[in-house]
Amino acid sequence: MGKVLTMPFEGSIENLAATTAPQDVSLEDAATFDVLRKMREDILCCVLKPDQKLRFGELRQRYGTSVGTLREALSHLVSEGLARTEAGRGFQVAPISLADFLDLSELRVYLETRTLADAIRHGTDAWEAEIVSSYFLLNKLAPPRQDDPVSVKREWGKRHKRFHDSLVATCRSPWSLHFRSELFDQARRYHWLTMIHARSRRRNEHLDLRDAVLARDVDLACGLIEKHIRTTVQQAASEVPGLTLDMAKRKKA
Amino acid sequence: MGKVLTMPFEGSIENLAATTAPQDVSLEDAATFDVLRKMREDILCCVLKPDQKLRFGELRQRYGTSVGTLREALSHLVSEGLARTEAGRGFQVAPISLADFLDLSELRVYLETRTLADAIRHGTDAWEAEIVSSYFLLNKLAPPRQDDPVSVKREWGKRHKRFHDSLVATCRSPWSLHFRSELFDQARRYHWLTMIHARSRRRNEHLDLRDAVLARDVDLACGLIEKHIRTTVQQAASEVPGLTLDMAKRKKA
DNA sequence: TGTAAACGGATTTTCGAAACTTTTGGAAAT
DNA sequence: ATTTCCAAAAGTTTCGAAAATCCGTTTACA
Repeated sequence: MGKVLTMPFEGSIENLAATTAPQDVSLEDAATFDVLRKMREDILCCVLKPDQKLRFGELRQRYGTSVGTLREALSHLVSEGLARTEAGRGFQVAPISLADFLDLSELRVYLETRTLADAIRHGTDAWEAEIVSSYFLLNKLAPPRQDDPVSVKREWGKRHKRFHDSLVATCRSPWSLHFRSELFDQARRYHWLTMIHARSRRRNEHLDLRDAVLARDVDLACGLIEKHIRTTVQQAASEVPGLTLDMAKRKKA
Repeated sequence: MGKVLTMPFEGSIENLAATTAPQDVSLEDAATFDVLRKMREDILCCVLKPDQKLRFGELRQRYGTSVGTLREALSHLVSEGLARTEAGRGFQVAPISLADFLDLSELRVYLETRTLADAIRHGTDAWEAEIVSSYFLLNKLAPPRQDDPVSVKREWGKRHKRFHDSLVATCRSPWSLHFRSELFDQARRYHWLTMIHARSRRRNEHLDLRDAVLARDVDLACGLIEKHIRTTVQQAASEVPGLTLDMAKRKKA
């Protein structure tokens, strides 16, 4: 199979910046997207719990908006995989399961390493600066524990995402970045549960990761992030009570 | 970066069937999804052309539906990457570019081979039967040429997708399948353009693919599909007039 | 002549009421 | 006691009108 496009993105044109891959809707400022963003955050943080029914009446009150706008936002969440719907019987929060977490984590390993490798190869000074800065902000906040207020947890989540985003920011494949981001969000739901139930405490993997990336050590950095992802899955599997049971529950239905 | 991911999904749990990954919205039967399906098809077939402005007035007439419903469908298309929007100034069909096609094709190679390999390893009799059947239907129709009526082109597109879907149907990773499907659709837009302008004619790659898959020859089948994808990109790059120029046009804006 | 403010038509965005569907609960029949 | 049916209630889906916004053009002013 002729090795036409062997190196990832090698055949691509220089300016890949503004291109076709799906829009990151979060950047919009209209009211619809406000609601969407809030709802997404609430699902990710399990304020809206897995399998929970999403009734228009309640949501309308909660987010102070109309049915139409809500519907649009919900529809969006469905295509992101954070909600489900069946015609005629409304929406609910997407379920979680260990099988799902394993599946998405496997893909994540590929996408995170792929994007990270490319980002490191094309990193700029500004990229390095943002990594330093976002790590600093992340490190300033201790990882939240079960009894921390929600606002603290939210803030930590935001900084955590910003740090990981900054690492891959200079990757030149918009599609890889897009899917990476979607899966990263998905993983946040499980990550959240893990933190809440966490018995064991993990050492600061982010620092190692930061240094490997800044040293432009592709292999080391990719290895670290791979381990980072896999460890989280294993921790969740062993420490989150609901996760393994879910499967049995689902079989009955 | 270490070849950790050698056996895909090896860590996963047996029953991955009904799980969490995003819903294939096309299966719904409500009116909203009808519109969505139709619009998606029209974008994929370039009836609605890249960069074209999507005004509510026209669309309402074309699809015979209300503003609200349209909005929901459009919103969906944005998150699939088939349309774009900027708050306050409506929607337009997503642009196309060679860079985008290259990018998405690279990811496709990975996702198609990953899903195909797993599907072959877990293929059943029913899976084989569906492959035989969908290939038969695809083969019955000659690949459309520029002057064929749209309905013929549509039908061929449908059978083409069904064939490729059937190949990977028994893959046990819902997330991989989901992203594969999204990228497959994206590629259809470019594929379409290629067929319209095609000077050269390609031999029947689908037959080889079918036989390799039915023979359960993972390496051969993956090699074939990889070549299938890469060849299409190269053909598009050399034979579709608009594609390379697009970049220049975009730079001015 | 060039720049800025103001206007008007076109378009998008938001909203809640009306139509429709599913679910619930209770009464009648098996 | 269980099933079947019906009607009321709860919830969802669709719609088009009203409000907000944008864009091109004209008008006012330096």
